[in-house]
Amino acid sequence: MPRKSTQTAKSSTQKTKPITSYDVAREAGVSQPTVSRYLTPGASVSAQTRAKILKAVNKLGFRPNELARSLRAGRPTLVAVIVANLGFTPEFASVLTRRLSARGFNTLLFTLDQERDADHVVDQLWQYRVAGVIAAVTLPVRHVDMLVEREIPLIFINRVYEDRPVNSVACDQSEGERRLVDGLCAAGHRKLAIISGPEDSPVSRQRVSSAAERLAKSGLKPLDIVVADFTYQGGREAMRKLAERKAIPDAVICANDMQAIGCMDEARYGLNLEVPKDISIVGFDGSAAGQWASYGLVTVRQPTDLMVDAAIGMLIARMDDPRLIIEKRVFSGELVEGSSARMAKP
Amino acid sequence: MPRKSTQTAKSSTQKTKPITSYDVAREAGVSQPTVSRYLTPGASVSAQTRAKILKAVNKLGFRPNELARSLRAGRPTLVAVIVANLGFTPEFASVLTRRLSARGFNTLLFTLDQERDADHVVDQLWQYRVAGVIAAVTLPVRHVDMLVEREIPLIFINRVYEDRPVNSVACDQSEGERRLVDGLCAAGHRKLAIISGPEDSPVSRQRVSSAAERLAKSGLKPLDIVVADFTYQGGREAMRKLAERKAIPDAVICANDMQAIGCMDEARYGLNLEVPKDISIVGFDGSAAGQWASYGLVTVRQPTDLMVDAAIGMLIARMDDPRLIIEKRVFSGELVEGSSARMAKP
DNA sequence: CAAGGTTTAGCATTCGAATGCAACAATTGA
DNA sequence: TCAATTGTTGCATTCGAATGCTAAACCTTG
Repeated sequence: MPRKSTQTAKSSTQKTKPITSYDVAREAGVSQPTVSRYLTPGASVSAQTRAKILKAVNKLGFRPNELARSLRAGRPTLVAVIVANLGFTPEFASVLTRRLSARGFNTLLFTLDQERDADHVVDQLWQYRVAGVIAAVTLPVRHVDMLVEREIPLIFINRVYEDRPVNSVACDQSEGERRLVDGLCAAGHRKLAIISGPEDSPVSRQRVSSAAERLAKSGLKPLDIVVADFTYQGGREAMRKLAERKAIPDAVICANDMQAIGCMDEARYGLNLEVPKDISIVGFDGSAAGQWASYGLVTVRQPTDLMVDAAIGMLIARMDDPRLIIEKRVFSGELVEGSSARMAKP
Repeated sequence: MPRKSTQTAKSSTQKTKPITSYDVAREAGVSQPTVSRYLTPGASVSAQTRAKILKAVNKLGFRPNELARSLRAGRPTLVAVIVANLGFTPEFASVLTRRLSARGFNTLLFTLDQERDADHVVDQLWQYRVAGVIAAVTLPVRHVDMLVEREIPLIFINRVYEDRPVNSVACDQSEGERRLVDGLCAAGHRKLAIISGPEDSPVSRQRVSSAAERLAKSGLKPLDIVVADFTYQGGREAMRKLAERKAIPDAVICANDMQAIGCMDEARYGLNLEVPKDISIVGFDGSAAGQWASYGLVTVRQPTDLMVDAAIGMLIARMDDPRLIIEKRVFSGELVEGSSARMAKP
């Protein structure tokens, strides 16, 4: 139960009104537009006036109202960042925020649980007249089209809309899966199972179908495909289901690292299997936890920093010229070696 | 290396101008203020007019400009959320965002790496005239005072400023440490070491001093105190340092879960110790990873959801009345049992 | 010292929605 | 039927900063 400890605020009777450029102008004995020019880089203000205004600004603690500024200028400084609740996005959000801040933009963060929330989110960011949108989630095409039509720069991370004129940065999922599958097959695995992400996740679909296709190239078919959440618990449950069916696979390809970690724990502590002796497990993403000594996860690391930089670069380029050529950049992931799977060297 | 694939945007020649309430008014054959009233809940607009406007709104795809709205109304709908880069805050941010959104607020996210960035952040949120601030980081008192003076609602999470009139929600650190220490001592541990967080972290200082005090109550002194980052790597390095010095401790109290996880991995895989037979390890936070089967971390779980709800409740109460009584709420953490430490039942 | 050019600062207006006030219409009651 | 009340709507103005235009003040240069 929460305990309380209270104290009264000092009751200041006068209501603190925000300080405006007019207050500064009065204090400095100049006009409001002069204060405005003082704030505008490159505008002509004499050294004397500048000094007077600077003094007034410091005395009153004036900060220009960004709302009024954006309203007038039509060039807002807010960028909407939309992330999904789960997956590897939390770190993405903080990296993005820092990089955006370095470029003079602030982050309006939206978290999307289910796709139906997208309506609300798009509505909101539209109301804020954001300078651009960086989305690490799938948006319904009608919203994508709407944003495109309004010429709001829109960059997707790890979602590619082939038939829509929107930018995207992505990690090459099929190349990554190819390397994983090839490594596993070359090391002698024959009974490979796949743990898929939710069926409505395009990332998952891409990874799973890439893996299955590559298996087919080696004349193999996945022993089993189990659908699970992109979570630790999802991975555990999926592994348990795999064990209940037919033969236990000799390798499991998970749709992301979180699942793979859950999968390993279930294999070890639920099924008493030795990893990688009895079973090999691989993931996808390159999460920090996967590299912990307890897991040593074999996975594909997405070049997060490069991808974020590229996304922000695109965003700014588009803001400068909304009719720029659309670019869909694909980055190669890096195969991370580890102790969670028997892999053949390429 | 990134590969490129490009396509040209369809070059729409007319510049898409944002749709304003004036456009809607013209389309519907009414005046702009009437459109505004249509948007204001409780304002009187006849059914006929309402229908005409609704039609125009849908036809043009009008969304009111939130910037103009906030500017005029003086009641902004943005809430600044400041989180630290590290620690258990990523999930905090997404929980906060979702809850705020449910209450009609949007999140302006700031990530703070070092304390010197605080200047910039406070400057920014002030410029946006945010409705309030929720901070899960320490801010310099001069900034706290400034925000208080401006009557911007300010809620701290896990930072308590005893001598400042600001709200806070926190988990009772000393109670948590007390339980951990008592459990360890009662189970027969005598050589306890502490891994501290960075020295400038108040949370860490509180946890470490609480633990040390409680040890003193049992007539013990910490065998050693090692300073480390709040990270996995920090925990590993700290454990290695502990092993290099004097006797290896029989229990390690870490300043957070992330450290504890690193500490366990180093003990097991670096030092070949068995956990908890050779060494007990406890953390603090209640992170998801700590509960994974590989770790089974004994820790104190902070009631994140309750804390976030309380914070938002306070925020809204303060926005309604900025001179409300200051509340500093303290929540009890829940002792999480596990397999990482030999603990006596309370 | 005058003609011309260049800073510098002020006036008026703009961005888009909300609101006090006043006017008009519709409804009610006497 | 007329006055009083209620319900709608428009007009004018507001929020705070930026900017085109204009008028001074300053500095060149011949």
